[in-house]
Amino acid sequence: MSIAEKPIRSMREQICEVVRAEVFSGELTNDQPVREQPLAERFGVSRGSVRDALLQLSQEGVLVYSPNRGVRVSSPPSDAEFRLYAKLRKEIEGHCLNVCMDQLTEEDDRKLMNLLATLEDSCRRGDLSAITEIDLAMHRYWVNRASTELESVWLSITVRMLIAYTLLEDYMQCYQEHAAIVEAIIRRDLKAAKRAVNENIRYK
Amino acid sequence: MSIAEKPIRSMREQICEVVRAEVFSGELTNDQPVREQPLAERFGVSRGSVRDALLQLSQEGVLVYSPNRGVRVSSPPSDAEFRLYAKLRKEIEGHCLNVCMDQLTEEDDRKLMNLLATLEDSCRRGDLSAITEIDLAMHRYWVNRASTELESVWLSITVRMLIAYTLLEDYMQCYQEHAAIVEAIIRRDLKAAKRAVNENIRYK
DNA sequence: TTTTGTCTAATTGTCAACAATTTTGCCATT
DNA sequence: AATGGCAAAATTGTTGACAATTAGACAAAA
Repeated sequence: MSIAEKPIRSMREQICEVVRAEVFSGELTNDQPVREQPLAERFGVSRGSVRDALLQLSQEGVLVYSPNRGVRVSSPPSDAEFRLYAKLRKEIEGHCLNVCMDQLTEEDDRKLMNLLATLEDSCRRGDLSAITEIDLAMHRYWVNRASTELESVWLSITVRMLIAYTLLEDYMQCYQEHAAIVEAIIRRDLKAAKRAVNENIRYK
Repeated sequence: MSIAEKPIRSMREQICEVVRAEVFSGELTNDQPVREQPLAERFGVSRGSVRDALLQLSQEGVLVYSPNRGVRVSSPPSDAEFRLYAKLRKEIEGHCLNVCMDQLTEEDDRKLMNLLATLEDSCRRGDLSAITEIDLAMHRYWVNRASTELESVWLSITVRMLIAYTLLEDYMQCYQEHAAIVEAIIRRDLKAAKRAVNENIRYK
């Protein structure tokens, strides 16, 4: 509730977040077309704003754009590409931990612990949609802390991996892995944090 | 002039290519704002189309977007980030060579040799803008052949490296390196091709 | 001098209407 | 039944106008 707070997201960003979440949660399935008009009515805005959002999601890799034919939900990557994405993510997140580890504050620790608590709750409830969202937000945290430039590259890689994530065998293991990461970060143990992240970003 | 040919690029794509080239050639310098209205008049289109293009270039990393403040030319990455980008590019292009090497045709060979000839000409003339463009097009060729999904990830990484590319000491060395790559590809020598690519994508 | 407030110009954000393109449904022909 | 062609419907692409926001200049107050 501080005065300086200005977390106002643009219309485009809001639409992006909603559609992105719906793709990850499976409400929008593969190859299904995403029309502009229905979305515009749903959000109470004009098609122009929706177009901007859909174009951005296409660049991110969540949607695929065809000229004069609109956008549809992306197909999951092949196994080989999935493995490549995993390798790239490890490189990026490892670099980001290198960069930001020294400049993290106790405020950051608190926020990460809050995210972890929310993740634990979601895992207990088995809410796959929420789990995916928090998972994304946590990894995004240290990437963003290191570089907002890298963040957009990282996001375009990560969303492509998440499209393949319909199944998740063990919810609590997901929580345990993230707990290990956060614990290492709070100890400012770079090596342990990188190891924990590498274990979490694993192949199919 | 075949019947099936449909290389029509959308308005947005055309604007993107022009602005992207102008950023690489240094006509648009770092942190300089890029306004919508002048571009719209220049291309003889409305601001809407220009907005789409600028948004796409922001996602690519060529421009940086600030809400209600428009876009400006991106700043070059730090040395550490540049090295990371180089590593990621090697991983991606190596993977793409793996995938596409077997399915390349003599038609592909011809096109690559054409690109190489154009590159040699540009290097002799010392036309830095053209060199950058052809360089990008050549690497893009084998990435695109392997996966259009990967292409957009690859592009967002590569443009960030190219923003730092104002200086290039030895033009002919650039040509030699690409000649080595193309020669290895035409021989379908995967190992040699990857080695040549890795040497070309080098650190500062 | 520094800060604050206010006005104006420049710029981006949003909208609704229209143009261009693609898809769909129908019907005749083979 | 299968095919081809046409018109209608649905959808995306583009435009110009208007609203909202920001930046810079300038004056007033501390």
